[in-house]
Amino acid sequence: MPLRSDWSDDVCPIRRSLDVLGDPWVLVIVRDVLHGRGRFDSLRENLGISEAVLSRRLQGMVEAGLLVRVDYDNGGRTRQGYAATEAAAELLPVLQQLALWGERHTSMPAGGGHMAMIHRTCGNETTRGEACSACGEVLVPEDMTWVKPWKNTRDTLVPAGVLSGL
Amino acid sequence: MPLRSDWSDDVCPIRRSLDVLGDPWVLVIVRDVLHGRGRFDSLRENLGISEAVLSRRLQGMVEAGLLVRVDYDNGGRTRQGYAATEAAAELLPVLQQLALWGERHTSMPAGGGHMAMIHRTCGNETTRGEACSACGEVLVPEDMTWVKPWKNTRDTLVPAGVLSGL
DNA sequence: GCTCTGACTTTCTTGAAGGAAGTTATAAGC
DNA sequence: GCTTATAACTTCCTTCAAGAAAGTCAGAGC
Repeated sequence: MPLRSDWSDDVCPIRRSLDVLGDPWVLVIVRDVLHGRGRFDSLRENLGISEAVLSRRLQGMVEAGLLVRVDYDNGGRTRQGYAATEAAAELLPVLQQLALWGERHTSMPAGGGHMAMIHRTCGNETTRGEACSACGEVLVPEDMTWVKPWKNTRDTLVPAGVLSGL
Repeated sequence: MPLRSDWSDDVCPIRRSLDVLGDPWVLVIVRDVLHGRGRFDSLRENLGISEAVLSRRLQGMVEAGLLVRVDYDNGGRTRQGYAATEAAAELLPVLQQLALWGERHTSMPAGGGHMAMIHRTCGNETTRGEACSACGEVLVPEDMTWVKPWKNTRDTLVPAGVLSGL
């Protein structure tokens, strides 16, 4: 009698996906890691997640094949962080559709704003998550820039395996 | 200090979406309701969910604008069930992409099989979740049939507002 | 030797998940 | 008229994860 059911052996592929992804933290961690933000402290700070929960999630996501541990250099010291796998990079359409759905069907708080997803290959904003609404090309992280007006940032996504620091 | 964080007022649209959808039950309930399977008992039986949890989720999903209560006739008796809203119908791309991701990145158990998503408008199977890979049209529930070999069924999805019985 | 940083781990309390049993309301059967 | 059946919940109980805060550990720099 577990707190959450185990769907890893379900015949339905949606349930098997949700066995891994059906936790609110997992997808926002994937999002941050696809921004190159794969350091423990930077995840903790950006997500506002408890350290114990972050630690458990990261371990689970490595086991699930969403993340890999990578070394990086921090002022002469080798430290370890996390980078996306191909499996995580292929969640980009899901993340982008969640963003589109959220803008359509949830109410934006004060201080928010429209998050534009720019397909750098063609230079246009896309209104779809899987293939660019302007040029039709399938969207991959390394071709995307997300413009977040509430932070005044233009964030370029990174491909699988990359940890950009910060 | 709640068990789960409240992201309903977050500036990030992905987090606002996950505030509603970041629970493993919500998306499988949406899936079943988009199959017309919106009766309490039929959801309970098909999902293997505890009745208490199902009841809480359904209430929350009505409040969140994903479901509406609808009457239906059951042998001369009027009963109440649940049907999808437009907001829930627009989660179809997310569900289909989760299915595609699950088939690529999780291991199918014995007795499983490939779930084909057929776009009835053009008659072809689509390998994308948002727009048909064969004809390019944007996919909506009422044009889709899902072929589930492990159940020997071809399930036709229904548009928002419909409860087909069963 | 002490401090700082980054990545965790431990401890504690609260509350949701899941299982099971009980409740309500109507209709059909005897 | 009373019992049974069905559908949709609600209540009760135990277990276990979430979240908050504090502690641990290891190497670098002063």
